Amino acid sequence: MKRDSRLSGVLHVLLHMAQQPGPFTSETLAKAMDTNPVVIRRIMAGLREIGYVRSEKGHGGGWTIACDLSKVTLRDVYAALGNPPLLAMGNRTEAPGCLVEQAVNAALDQAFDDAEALLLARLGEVTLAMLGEDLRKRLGSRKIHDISAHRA
Amino acid sequence: MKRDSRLSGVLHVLLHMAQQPGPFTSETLAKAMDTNPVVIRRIMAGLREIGYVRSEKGHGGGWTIACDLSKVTLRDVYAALGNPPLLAMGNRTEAPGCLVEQAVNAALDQAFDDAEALLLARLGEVTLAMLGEDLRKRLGSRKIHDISAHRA
DNA sequence: GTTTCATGTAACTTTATATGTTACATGATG
DNA sequence: CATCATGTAACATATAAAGTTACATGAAAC
Repeated sequence: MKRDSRLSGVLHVLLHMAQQPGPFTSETLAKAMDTNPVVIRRIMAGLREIGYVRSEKGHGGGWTIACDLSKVTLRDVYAALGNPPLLAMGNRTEAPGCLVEQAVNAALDQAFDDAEALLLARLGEVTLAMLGEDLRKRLGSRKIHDISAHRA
Repeated sequence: MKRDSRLSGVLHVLLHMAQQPGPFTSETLAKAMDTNPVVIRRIMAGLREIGYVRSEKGHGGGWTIACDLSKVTLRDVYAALGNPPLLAMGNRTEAPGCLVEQAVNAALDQAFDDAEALLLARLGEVTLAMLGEDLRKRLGSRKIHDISAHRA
């Protein structure tokens, strides 16, 4: 399976947007992310439906943040993406008749469920505002990061 | 990404083998797992290299368990598979020049690393012998499970 | 009102990876 | 030496993310 980087991608976009006033076109964001505008629209669609961002057509259109960054956690963003699978591993058969496989599944599920729960909990502890704060520290004395000066 | 079920599969095989004296041919095991003999050989190769199982060619050949089941954990088995990726999600870019992406990676990595560590720890707590014990409970009064009577 | 800009979305291609299959070489047993 | 079983390469299939193309829809500028 290819590694899913949509959460990473959409957070990157949001954090960029939070650094300067919008709106931002998909094309601008795509260039900053070194990808395609359609990919941007795709990963942003879920966030728009929930109302974390807004999109406008036509001249002066583009994407705008429409939520309180201190209230939205990484877990919320993950949920907006449609809760894609977290683990790369799973059981061969989900409801096996074989008792041997049931025993294996039981052991693995316990470990898998624990890990998933911890991951979601950790994501739930971090808000977008906290990400922004961390970014500001990294920027240090530098000027506000201009999206047009982006280097991957 | 397709979900990786090799750990699940190889544990199923090992637990079956632990129920009756061997050796077992790849074909027998493949039938029990409803898959192909080559797949069995593939997932067993790593275990053979570490010495958890042995394989013999020719008449009367096949696979045999060659380790102390109470000493080998699920984590050991996982390692024998070559430590395949545990998480289905990852960072877009691993060493980005963009500070925004660095901030995102830092936050995600913390969550990802914690979850991976917990998963590995949990797998490390369970030995193959413990799996066998759990299976015995599930079998209850029933006779020893005969691999030839296997149903997926 | 027509041109331009920007999103929305379907359809297709590409890429990565697990899994399934075929074919054949290697080596052990009877 | 015929048969059985593993070892492995090569190829095929399945699934899902990511990238791309094409075009419809709607808003703003002129």
